[in-house]
Amino acid sequence: MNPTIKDVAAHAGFSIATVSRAINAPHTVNPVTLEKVREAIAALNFRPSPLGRQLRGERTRLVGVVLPTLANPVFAECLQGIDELASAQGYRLMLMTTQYDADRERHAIETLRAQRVDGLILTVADADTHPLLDELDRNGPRYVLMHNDTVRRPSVSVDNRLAAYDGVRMLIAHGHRRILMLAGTLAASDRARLRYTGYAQAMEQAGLTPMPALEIDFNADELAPSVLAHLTSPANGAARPTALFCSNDLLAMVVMRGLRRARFEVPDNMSILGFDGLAMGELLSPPLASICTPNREIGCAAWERLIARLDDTYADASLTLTLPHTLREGATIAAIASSDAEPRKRSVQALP
Amino acid sequence: MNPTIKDVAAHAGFSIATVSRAINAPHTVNPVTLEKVREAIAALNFRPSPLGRQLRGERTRLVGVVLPTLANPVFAECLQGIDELASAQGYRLMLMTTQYDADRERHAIETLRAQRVDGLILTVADADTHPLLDELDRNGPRYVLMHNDTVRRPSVSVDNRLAAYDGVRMLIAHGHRRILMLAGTLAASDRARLRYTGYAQAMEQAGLTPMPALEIDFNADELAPSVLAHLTSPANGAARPTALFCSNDLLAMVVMRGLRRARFEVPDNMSILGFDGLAMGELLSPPLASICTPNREIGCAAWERLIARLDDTYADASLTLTLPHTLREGATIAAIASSDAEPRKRSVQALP
DNA sequence: GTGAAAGCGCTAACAA
DNA sequence: TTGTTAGCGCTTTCAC
Repeated sequence: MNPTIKDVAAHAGFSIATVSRAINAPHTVNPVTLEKVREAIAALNFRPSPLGRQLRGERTRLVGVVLPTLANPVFAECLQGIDELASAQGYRLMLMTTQYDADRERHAIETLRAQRVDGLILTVADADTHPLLDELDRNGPRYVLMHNDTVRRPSVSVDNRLAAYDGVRMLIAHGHRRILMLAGTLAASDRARLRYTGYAQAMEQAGLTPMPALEIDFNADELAPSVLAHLTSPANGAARPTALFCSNDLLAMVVMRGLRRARFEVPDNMSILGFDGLAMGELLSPPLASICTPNREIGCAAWERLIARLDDTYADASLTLTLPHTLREGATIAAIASSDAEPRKRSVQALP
Repeated sequence: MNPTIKDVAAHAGFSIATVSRAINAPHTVNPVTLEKVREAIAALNFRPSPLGRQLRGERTRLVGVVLPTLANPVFAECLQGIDELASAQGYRLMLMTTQYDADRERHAIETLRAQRVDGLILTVADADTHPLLDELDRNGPRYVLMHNDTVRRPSVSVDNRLAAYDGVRMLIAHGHRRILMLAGTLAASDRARLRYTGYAQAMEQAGLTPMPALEIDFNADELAPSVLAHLTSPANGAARPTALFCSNDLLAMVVMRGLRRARFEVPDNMSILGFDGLAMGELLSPPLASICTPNREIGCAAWERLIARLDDTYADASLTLTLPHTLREGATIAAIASSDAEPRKRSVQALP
């Protein structure tokens, strides 16, 4: 087994109290003693067990991170930001994923709370209506939400509504009038709903009629034929959309591939705008236009706010921190004649 | 604070021992008592603190996961596999990343060991020569390596040498003769070195001369101009390569973009083969050819082997589990005339 | 400057 | 069946 403070004490010829002090408050112990203790520690390769400390009721220096999934690099990027600061500051991270499932969210939070984490950083499906968060507000460890865009709770996010609004305005500025929004399951994500609101506002402000969002299972490898048909020639006889606003980049990429397989070229036959600004999107051809969220920074900011809350140095009265989004123009958006005509075709490009 | 077993005992009117038994061995306590205790637990919303249990020296049901980075989806995918099984089996995961840095690897392992994790799942830069792993073999918690392809230690991996060999053979079968391998830092990854070995073997077996691997910083946003120049027209006057074997998909994607920006079309002017089989690669255009590793399965298998080792049901004498790799043909590989001529150009494709 | 001892939440002898 | 108690590794009074 691992050596304990007792072993060190015996080896050094002092009491465990002295060893403890030598570790935690070196200046309160005689330099000679200190040296001996340090030798013993080195000799035994002793590392104090956090368990003992944690049990004593101090900080555990454990932080729980609850994310929907790691399959979406958005969250992996956030986690990178968190991990960077956490490990620099000597905290340990306990990770749980929920797959957007409410039961798993509950389970994760309870498990982490039982483990006596000092704090929690989480992205939940629906922040406003989450009873567990109320519970956390009352008793639980402190927490900061990430990417959940709510004014009711401590959170770090972009302004999803505004970001979507800005993005759709850009599409409109490029001459698009029939713009369709694609989403995963709206019910599963407060963010997606806010993005739809922004979409609708931009449309209305331009005198256009927002269409209902088209929900898509983007975990499927293939785009469903019915969806594809809807995009390329809607059943109701209406003109097909000229641009798609996708509520996330992963979705945009899947749609892009589906369209291309159907020989529907992007952006010549269809413009596409994503959301998230995944680094990967820039590697596509053409590079994906996207509304970029600063994911790593969101992770870092969430960490800093959590620590501030733990230390009660959370002076900032506002619960919510809104980070700026940016538009990445990419090359998946074509300008079309404002007469609402078919998009122009690009000339065939010569090979070098 | 959270309620403790004492609070429950007081509330229920029994001793803490009875409460403990009610939780851990319900059949040993009187049904009536059991019911009362359960009521008390529910009333107080009590959840036993793992800390107490952990300190008692039992299993902590904590498993440490040490990964180079989450920026590469390969590791995020492995982690997904691990997390799935871990949470189903009531384990908690403590995550640390190392950025391929030996010091951080050491630090992560020590931190996790100090936290008294039951076991460790890790991907290190160089498994064979890692002194800390020897130390773990002796005293540490048990561990299983993931993606580290070594016969000397418990590990789950593909056969990196063979996989690279197979991939390069495919390139050769397509008529390529000047095949260059691109890698990150060879020194930082035992996997990359094995892949180079496989590359060299395939080349030699076909009577071709392996070239030295070209090392590239693929964290950079841009391909260095010198690298680009080397790919498109090597300085030494030799003919340029017709195919690139990239030691990972991320690298392949960056190179692909760099080439394209330089108006060097893939696969017409250059064929590309990646390694990892990232799902994302299929969304590229053209879809990236790659040697696919079953990342999620590797994570799951590593988990299962770790648990087997913890339970001492590790009957399988072999340390190493080798999972099969597959070739994904994609569309980034063009056939060229075996006369070693320039790759044929594809005819310009008509738009639909 | 140092040591003895209590106690954090829990489990597992051992007693009753 | 239930209770009492020791002890896991550590920090922290309180004496000396």
